[in-house]
Amino acid sequence: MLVPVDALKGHLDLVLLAALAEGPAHGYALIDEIRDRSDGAFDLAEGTVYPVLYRLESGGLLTSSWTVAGRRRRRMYRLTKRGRTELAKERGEWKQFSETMKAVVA
Amino acid sequence: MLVPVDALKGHLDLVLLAALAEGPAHGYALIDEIRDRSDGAFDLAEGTVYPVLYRLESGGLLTSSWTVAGRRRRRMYRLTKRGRTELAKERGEWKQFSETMKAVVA
DNA sequence: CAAAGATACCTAGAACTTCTAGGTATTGCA
DNA sequence: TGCAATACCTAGAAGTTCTAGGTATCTTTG
Repeated sequence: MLVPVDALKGHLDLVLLAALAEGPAHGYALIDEIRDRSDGAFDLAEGTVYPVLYRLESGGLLTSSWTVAGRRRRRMYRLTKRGRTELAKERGEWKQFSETMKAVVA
Repeated sequence: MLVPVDALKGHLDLVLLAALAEGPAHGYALIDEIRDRSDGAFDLAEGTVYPVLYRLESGGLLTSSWTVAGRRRRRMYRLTKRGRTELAKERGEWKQFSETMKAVVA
């Protein structure tokens, strides 16, 4: 939220898919999860995350459903089979990409 | 040219600065250099590279001058002092970023 | 108990980068 | 001679992320 993460451009899908790999979660919790995993470095704005989740869902990589706790509504997202496949693919691509960057930039 | 490199989004400046680190070069040669260093993976379109070079120059990170070989004109780019500083900074940021990605995505 | 802050969702439009798809001109090679 | 490679350039499209708002509920604190 406070610190935008421009470097993530193009890799945000991967980050969100990875954050969902261990089980369903709702948007706000994903932001926390990613902030924790990155030790505070990836501090995503809600306005960044929600549209990406919709895009991933409309692409068939996620499904969502509303859950209610008291009067509090949450939209839970979970990976589809295709989403899991895509995650594996993007992890591989990231690995490739970061190794290439090392070679190019070093 | 043939294979766009979307993953580079946000890191192209670094790649170009790094390609210029070992000495001046012109745009077309930079594209070759980057393709070689990346073993063919980063195959940039000219229409991608030239505007970035202008942006870097207008930001004071590069200077350029025309050279002529026969009737062939080439615009040679070289890093400025500020460009070199920026390169060091961006290399550090990349390292940080890629380590964070490893933690988040793994 | 009132106010503030955290939780949780959402959206429209701006900003920015990169890509697409052209264009020109010179040089070398078949 | 014609084609590919070299070498530059540009306008506009496309796409992602950010900014800057908005609503509502729940919890903590003064």
